Amino acid sequence: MSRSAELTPTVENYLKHLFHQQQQSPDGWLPTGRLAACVGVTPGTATTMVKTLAEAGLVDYEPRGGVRLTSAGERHALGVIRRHRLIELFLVRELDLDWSEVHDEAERLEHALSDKVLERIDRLLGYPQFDPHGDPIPRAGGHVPTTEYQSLAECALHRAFVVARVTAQDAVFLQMIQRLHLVPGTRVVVEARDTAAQTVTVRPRSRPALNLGLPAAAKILVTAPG
Amino acid sequence: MSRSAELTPTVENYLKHLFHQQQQSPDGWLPTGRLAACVGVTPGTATTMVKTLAEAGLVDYEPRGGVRLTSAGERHALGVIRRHRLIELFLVRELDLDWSEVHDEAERLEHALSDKVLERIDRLLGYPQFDPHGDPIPRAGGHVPTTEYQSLAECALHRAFVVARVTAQDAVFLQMIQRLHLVPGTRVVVEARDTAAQTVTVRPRSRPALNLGLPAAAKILVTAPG
DNA sequence: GTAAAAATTTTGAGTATTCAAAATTGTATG
DNA sequence: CATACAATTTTGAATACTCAAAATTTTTAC
Ligand SMILES: [Mn+2]
Ligand SMILES: [Mn+2]
Ligand SMILES: [Mn+2]
Ligand SMILES: [Mn+2]
Repeated sequence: MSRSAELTPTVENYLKHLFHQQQQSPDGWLPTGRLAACVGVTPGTATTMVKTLAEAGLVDYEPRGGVRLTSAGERHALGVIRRHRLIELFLVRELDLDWSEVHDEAERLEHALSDKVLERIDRLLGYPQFDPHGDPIPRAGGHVPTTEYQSLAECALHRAFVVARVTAQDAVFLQMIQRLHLVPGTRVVVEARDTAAQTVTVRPRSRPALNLGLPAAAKILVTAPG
Repeated sequence: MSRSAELTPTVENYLKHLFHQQQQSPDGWLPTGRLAACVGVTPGTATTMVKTLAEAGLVDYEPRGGVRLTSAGERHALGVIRRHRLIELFLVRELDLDWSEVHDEAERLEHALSDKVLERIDRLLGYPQFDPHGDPIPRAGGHVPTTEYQSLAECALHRAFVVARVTAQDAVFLQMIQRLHLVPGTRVVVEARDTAAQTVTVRPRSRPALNLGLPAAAKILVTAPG
């Protein structure tokens, strides 16, 4: 996880998005069009960049087939994600920013921190495993702690769970989660699920029950309490 | 000191160097060649950039005459310097980095912090007036606290002073200052000054006297104690 | 007061990144 | 299978930044 190569912020962002998207598609190959969409550039731009990344040995590229991170690319991607998530936690814990607003800050800072500063932040925070959204923080060596989750869209009814992770970065959505008292750490019970109406009725510990749409519920991941 | 305009890091660096250099030359006009030298680009590059800055209303430019910051340019420059110095102090005080190494970190981070994060850091540090090197931190409004200094190259002999500021960013020089116990805050007496040999004999409070060359002594600024 | 030296600007070109629009390829449909 | 459609790639051009080297202007020195 050294930062010897010195990739540009642009390249780091491509790698990071590539990594996140690969987690989805199970064969690992990502169409360039999808990469373009999530990086926010036109398809042609992504194709060009992918060829550059392939030259640098960061991705494998099959024209008209898709892209996939090489192990070098994955290593760099994990480094960026590690910086991003440590920064987010730092901003929330030490500078008292709201968890809904740290993502965009981290998006810029993740390209500007040295390994040394990151190590100090890691130490200051006590070598944390999860960021404010419950996302796992990759270790310096590249290892990512994995946890088994279920989402509120699929977990058992009438059983106690704890919100462990909210897979969203949109500030408005996160603020809603906060308003609804569904932030990570909260104990919840799903009281009902209406597949036809696509709604879930959730009751946060010692709070009135509330209704969520299925897509929103799917973004709230829970684990068994304890 | 809003960051509405969103200047590029490159432009911010030019403005900052311009500001620092202008402090020297009293007429305020800086030759493009000098700007080039301290930004670290070729003369032609500086000329090109200066024309761009002039278009943006950040500098006045007289071909073959020199450059000078406009008030808009100065406002931006002070913003960058403020960020730089607050970051340096933050890195030393909160993350425990050595004062000799924070300059280069700050050089990158100064372009990545939002106003909001900066405000939090400012608050956390208790709205400090000086950075770890004794350099004044411009206020958000643009005001820069000024102090009268003398340097060890010119101050009175056999009189007690306090080191207030070390005008250098070079890590090796700063480490030497530290080894010699001449960091800001130290009480010192100049015991002798030999203009022919260009040396100054300084005695830090309760330490043996030591010899400095005149150029080094000139970088160590002192004030009356109290 | 001209010739050499120094500083500055201009020119031509390269890298990194991007877009719009045209060309290509692969796929699905009838 | 031929055609239509979608995805992808290519092409041509733009912006931001940079350098090397040529051209120009100013300064200095004799
Ligand atoms: Mn994030
Ligand atoms: Mn980013
Ligand atoms: Mn500094
Ligand atoms: Mn800088």
